[in-house]
Amino acid sequence: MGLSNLNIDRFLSRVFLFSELSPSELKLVSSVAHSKKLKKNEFLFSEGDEASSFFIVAYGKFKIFINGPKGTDITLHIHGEGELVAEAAIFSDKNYPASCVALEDSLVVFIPRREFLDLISQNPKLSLKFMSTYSKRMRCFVKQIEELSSMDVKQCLVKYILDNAQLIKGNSVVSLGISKKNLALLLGISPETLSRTFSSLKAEGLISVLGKEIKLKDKKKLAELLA
Amino acid sequence: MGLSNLNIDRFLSRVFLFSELSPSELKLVSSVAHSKKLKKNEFLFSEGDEASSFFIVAYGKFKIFINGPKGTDITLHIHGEGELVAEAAIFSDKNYPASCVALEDSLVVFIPRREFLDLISQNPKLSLKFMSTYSKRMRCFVKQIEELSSMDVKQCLVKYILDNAQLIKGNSVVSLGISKKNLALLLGISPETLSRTFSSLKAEGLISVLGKEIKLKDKKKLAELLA
DNA sequence: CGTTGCGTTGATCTCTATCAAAAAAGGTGG
DNA sequence: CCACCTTTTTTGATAGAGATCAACGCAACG
Repeated sequence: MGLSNLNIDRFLSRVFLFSELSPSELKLVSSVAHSKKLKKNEFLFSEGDEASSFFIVAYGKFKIFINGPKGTDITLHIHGEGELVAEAAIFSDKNYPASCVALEDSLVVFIPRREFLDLISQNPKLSLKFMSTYSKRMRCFVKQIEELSSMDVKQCLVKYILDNAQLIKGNSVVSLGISKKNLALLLGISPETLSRTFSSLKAEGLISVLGKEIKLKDKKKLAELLA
Repeated sequence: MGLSNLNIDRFLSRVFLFSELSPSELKLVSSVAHSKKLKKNEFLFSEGDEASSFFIVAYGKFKIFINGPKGTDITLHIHGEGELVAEAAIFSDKNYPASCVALEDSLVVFIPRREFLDLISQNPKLSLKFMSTYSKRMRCFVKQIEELSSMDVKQCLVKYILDNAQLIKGNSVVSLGISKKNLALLLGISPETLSRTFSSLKAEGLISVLGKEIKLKDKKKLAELLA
């Protein structure tokens, strides 16, 4: 799907959250939804803004982050195509608890809070579906906590490469999808340490690196690092 | 509330999640709920068990933890009275993703999965309420991630003391509520480091320690450590 | 009493952040 | 295509935080 001419109806019908709605219910959603293009580095919302919508990524990438106490940003998540953004804020919060910025030229669909709440309170199936989606997100956070507290940097990186990077050529070349600087932020480490860790994996003959493309030269040993 | 003779109806009506149910709906919940006493160190469930219920703590404390890769436990959360336990597993998971053990003699109320899902799908208000509760939990996790990645040990400890410990005598003596070993696990540090950190705070004249009881000798300076 | 688990203290070591600077990669305008 | 500027990435040296290993005091408890 390109950056231009998005068919909102068709797009929404393919989003898991809405996949069991009837055509008329879907019409209801799409009638209140609208889309917006964002340039790279443009903000979708900032910490403290009134939480009047949540979002679905149609194209591109968005970074969710908070401003740590010492001025340092902490990246909580990076959302790609098809993912929900800020859906949690809809329920308990008046304001977005984090900021969100486009990492590349992107397109999102806005779902307004009020209309969605109305819809969900009349549609139990939607609410179950929503909670299922939501609890997966929660699980993801728990995993992140687990990783932060128990894995060292090398393990974090290998895990990211094996789980999150997208295959591009053959079955052993992946793309990081994001810049190394942003990857460092996401993993909660410094760019220098990330670079060194790549070097160390290269030295061990497990991978080779070419910009954002990583060639997995020994998947078996890589997987063993996580054990 | 003591360990004996729990009135489930009355207890449930005071739980936030159920606070807007009609008396008849409440009856529905309480008719499928039952309570159970657990001795200290008894397991409520283990990682991988079938997730057939979630729980509400009536009395006592429960630790949620996972077995990290290297046999080391990671404490995700410690639940006290009135809190929901494992409510997330109900929606997306077949099995509990973590283990849960009583830290003291405790009492919990079981809410069976199937019946609760039926109830929620007939009662949209309940589902909104549930999601609100749930997104608060999420927020709590986000806070935990923020703390893990931006605070040092001393700050984590002071934060725990100021936020989570219960006042017992006057307004400047608090109880940790849990053993120092468990506190170390919860904060994700080694018991030795925890001990050293207490010593350091003592040396600075900010607190004094007597077993699980901490006397706050300089609240102002303690609070400043978090800034 | 021994025993068992918890808490404290000391010495050492590993990992990662940080500072500094060079090298590489992208853009931009000519 | 090239010179120039900005941003990203890499490499080196150093310092600090916390983990780990080991030993010891101390309380609860049979």
